[in-house]
Amino acid sequence: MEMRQLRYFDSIVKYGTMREAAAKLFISEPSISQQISELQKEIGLPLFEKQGRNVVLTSEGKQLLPLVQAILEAVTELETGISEILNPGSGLIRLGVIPITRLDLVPKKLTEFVKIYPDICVELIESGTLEIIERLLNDTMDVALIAANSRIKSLMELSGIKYKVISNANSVAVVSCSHPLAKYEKISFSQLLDERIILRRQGIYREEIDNFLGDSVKHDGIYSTDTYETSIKLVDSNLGIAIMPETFISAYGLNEGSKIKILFLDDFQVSLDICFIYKKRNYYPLYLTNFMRIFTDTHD
Amino acid sequence: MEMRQLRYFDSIVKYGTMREAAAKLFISEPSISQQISELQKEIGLPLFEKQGRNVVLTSEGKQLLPLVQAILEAVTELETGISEILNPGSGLIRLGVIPITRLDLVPKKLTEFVKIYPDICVELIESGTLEIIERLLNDTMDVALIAANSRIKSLMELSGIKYKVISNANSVAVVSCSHPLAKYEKISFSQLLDERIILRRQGIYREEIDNFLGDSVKHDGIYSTDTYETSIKLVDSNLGIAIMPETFISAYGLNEGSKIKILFLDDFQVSLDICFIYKKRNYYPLYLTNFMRIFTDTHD
DNA sequence: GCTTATTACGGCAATCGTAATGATT
DNA sequence: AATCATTACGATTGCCGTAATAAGC
Repeated sequence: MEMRQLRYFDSIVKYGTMREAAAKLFISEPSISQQISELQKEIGLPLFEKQGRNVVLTSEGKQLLPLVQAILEAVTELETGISEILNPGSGLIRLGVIPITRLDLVPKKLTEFVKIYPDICVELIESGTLEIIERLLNDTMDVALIAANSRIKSLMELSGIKYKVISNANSVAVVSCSHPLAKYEKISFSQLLDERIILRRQGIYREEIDNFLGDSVKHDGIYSTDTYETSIKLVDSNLGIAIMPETFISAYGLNEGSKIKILFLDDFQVSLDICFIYKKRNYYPLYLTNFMRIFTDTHD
Repeated sequence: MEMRQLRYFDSIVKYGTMREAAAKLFISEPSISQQISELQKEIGLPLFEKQGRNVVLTSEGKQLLPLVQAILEAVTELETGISEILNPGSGLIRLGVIPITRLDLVPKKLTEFVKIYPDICVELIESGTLEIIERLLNDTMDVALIAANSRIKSLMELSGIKYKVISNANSVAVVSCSHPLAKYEKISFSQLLDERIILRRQGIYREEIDNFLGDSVKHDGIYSTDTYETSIKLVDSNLGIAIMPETFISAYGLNEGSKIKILFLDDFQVSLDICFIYKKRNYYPLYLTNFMRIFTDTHD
């Protein structure tokens, strides 16, 4: 099975007759005819049948056509990729990230990327989820890492933004070691009800937590902070129990000597996904698709 | 650029050295070397460079490798497709549909499918959205058409069901011609508040409507029916104003002589998508992928 | 000296084109 | 008679393998 044969196959379908296909391909009619016979013999299936003096697709041909076209499209993409390397463009990637969450992933992935593309410039933009989506839409940002709930996912679908989930923003509770709950490894929802809860003031993560807590926790039982760092400082002073993404903790790597304790949540979870997102469009430069590939490759 | 060259390229990367790749491919070392030089000359880029006595990928090679692999994978799929036609399996497609909504689409698409696959049996299963998802998961159903809100979409994402939006379940209001509102072409939300509203009793569509209406319409102002047909009968008797998917109306083709009037909704919409869904898996038979292709092809 | 890649060269297979034949309208 | 596909056949291309050469460890 040769590329040539697939191209001939596709062209015959495209132009209707072997004659015309041959003309468009600048080859003789017997060549195309012979190649198709060859192909049919090799795969053991008829692709065309005679209808009058023309040829038309058989049922088998109809079934296989899209698979052949998929190959030819992949070839076109390779050719595009080659010409991109030969004629390099600006070479700037504007990467949006929400503050902190999973920021630990970025340096690792960027290191990997820079090895292949030492000349591509990556601009890191920290911003809120909605602002990031806005910037993707008006083309002042190329790709981003955000945390998304289902509302954000619907919003993205409606506005033509594609997302790939790369991990979950599981939550943990954080308390001071001198807090009564510090003796546990896990805690359940009911144990939270009488505690003072410390949360980050805004963002999708807070929104989800609020949805979950609902009216069960009275509003004056909540401390709001602007950053997770501040939340941890409050915990350190034993002012309450903080709920935050596990990834924040692992990114900050609280060590053994720390005065705070991490508690896993037994019976509730914030359903937020860490997503790699980008605007849906017809064409992406090769360095961008490879950038995406590296970031959405979660095999490590 | 020949298939052979791409295969050689891929194999060298896979096996590390030209020697081993040549051995695995049952060809001589000079052949593979020559083909790679040929390929590099053609595309004008170095793919490998010497490192000691071995060859390693250049930066360009690293960039292009995934594109080449995409081609080879597409070829594998074609080969799989061919062998499927040669060794046909059971050939049964179990298609789930939710009652009524967009059922008008099914016969049209099935007709198209049967032309290519006269021997494949299609079993139509009418069921509720959640039951359909359940059946997809336990493999008693292959594909389905449902209406999904964002909650259902999240559910599907979590449970490994893929969905493709093929249209929107826009809602319209339906009133008797003798109803006071029948003089309008469009109505707004505020005009609904004092009306008796007729809705289907259950399902995702009802769920969405309930979410939207919230507490603004008092509960005793709602009539529930089991089918949209019944809703229309109630409207016919001027018992209230029904809200239902536009697709139901167009499927049933209410003609000119009808005593009911369709009103478009000016300032609110149910955000439900008609989705073609299937379980994520490694392998789909060719007739199934073509079935999906036909159903998700919205160019008509 | 052993391993790995590249060059040189002859044999063989495969593609292409021209010309002739076949089939349909 | 005109259009479109297929068969026949010779010329050319180009792939492959063996053998020889070059380069690392």
